[in-house]
Amino acid sequence: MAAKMERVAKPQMPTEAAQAHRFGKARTAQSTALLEDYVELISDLLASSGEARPTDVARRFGVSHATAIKTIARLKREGLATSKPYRGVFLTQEGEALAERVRARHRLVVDLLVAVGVPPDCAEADAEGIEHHVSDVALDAFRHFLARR
Amino acid sequence: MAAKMERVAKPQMPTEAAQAHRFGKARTAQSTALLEDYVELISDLLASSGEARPTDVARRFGVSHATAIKTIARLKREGLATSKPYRGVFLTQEGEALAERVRARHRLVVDLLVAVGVPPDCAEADAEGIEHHVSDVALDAFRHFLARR
DNA sequence: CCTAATTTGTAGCCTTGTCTACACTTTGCC
DNA sequence: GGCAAAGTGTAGACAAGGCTACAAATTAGG
Ligand SMILES: [Mn+2]
Ligand SMILES: [Mn+2]
Ligand SMILES: [Mn+2]
Ligand SMILES: [Mn+2]
Repeated sequence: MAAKMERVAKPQMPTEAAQAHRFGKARTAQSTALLEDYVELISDLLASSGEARPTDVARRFGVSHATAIKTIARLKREGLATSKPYRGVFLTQEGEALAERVRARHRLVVDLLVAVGVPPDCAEADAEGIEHHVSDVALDAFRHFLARR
Repeated sequence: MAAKMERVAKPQMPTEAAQAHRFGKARTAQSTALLEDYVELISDLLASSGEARPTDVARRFGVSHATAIKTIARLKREGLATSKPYRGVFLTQEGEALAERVRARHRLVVDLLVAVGVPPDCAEADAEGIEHHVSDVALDAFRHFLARR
C-alpha cells in the first residue's frame, strides 16, 4: 500500500552516489583522526620536553597506557613513529611532517572559529574534532577569510 | 641524558586534564556520529518517499546492507527507531526529534561554511563530518554570525 | 646497592563497524 | 499462479579502539 505514484513533496535529496561518497569520506577521516591527534601530541611533547613517553601520551589523551601503547604500535606499523622498548617514542620524517600539517590545520580551524565569534575555549575544544574533517579547499577559504576580514 | 632542568622553549601546552577532556569529548562525538547520520538519513527517506528500507539506507550510506541492518539494530536498541521484519524502518518520537536537531545543525554548518567562502559542494561534503563536533555554544555563535554579517 | 615506586609491555576481553556468504521472504512479471 | 529477481536477515570473520589485570624492566631513594 501507500505511495501509488510517488509524487508527494520530495525535498531535494542528493543523489545516492554523491551522498554515499560524502559519508565515505567522513568515515575515512574518522579512521585517520586518531593517528593525526597522536602524532601532533607526540610532536608537542618532544618539542616541549624532549621526550614522549607512552604514559605521558596516555595521560594527555585520557586513555589507559595499554591503549596508548597499542596506538603507538599502529603509528609504527604505518611508518609514522619509531620506538625501542623503554625508550620513548619518536616520529619519523613522515610523522613529523604530518604533525606539522596537523598542527597548522588545528590552529587555522581555531582561528576561524574564534573569528566567527566562538568563545576561545569552546573553539579549542570543538576544533579537536572538527579539524579532521576540514578539506584543503575549505582551509584555503578559511585563510582567505581571515586575511581579508 | 637531556633535559637536566626542563627550562627550554616549552610553547604553551594545555594542562593534562584539559587536553584529556577535549580528546575525550571528540571520541564521544565520534561514537554518536553514526547514529546521528542514520536517523537523519532515515528521516529524509521517510519524508521524501514514505519509507526507509534497509537497502536504501545502505546504498545511500555506501555500506553493505548487512552493515546497515546491524546499525539499524543499534538504533532500535537505543530507542531511536522501530522496525518489523521485511517492513522498513521508522523513527520513534525520540529518533525523529534527534533527526530534526541533526538536520538543523547540518544546515547551519553548511551555511556557515559557505558564508566564510567555502564552495557549496565542498561545504556540503565537509559538513557531513564537521557537524558532529560542533557544540551548541558554537552553533549559537554561527547563528549570530550569519544573522549580522 | 637494594628495594620500592614507576613505567612499560603483554594478554585477554568487549564493543563497534565493516565485510562476505548463505538462507529466507517478498515482490514483480509473464 | 509460479518463478526469478530483489530485498532482508543471520552468521562468521576482522580490524580498531577501548578496558583491566598481571608481569617485567627501569628509575629513584635511602
Ligand atoms: Mn583532533
Ligand atoms: Mn588537534
Ligand atoms: Mn554527518
Ligand atoms: Mn548530516
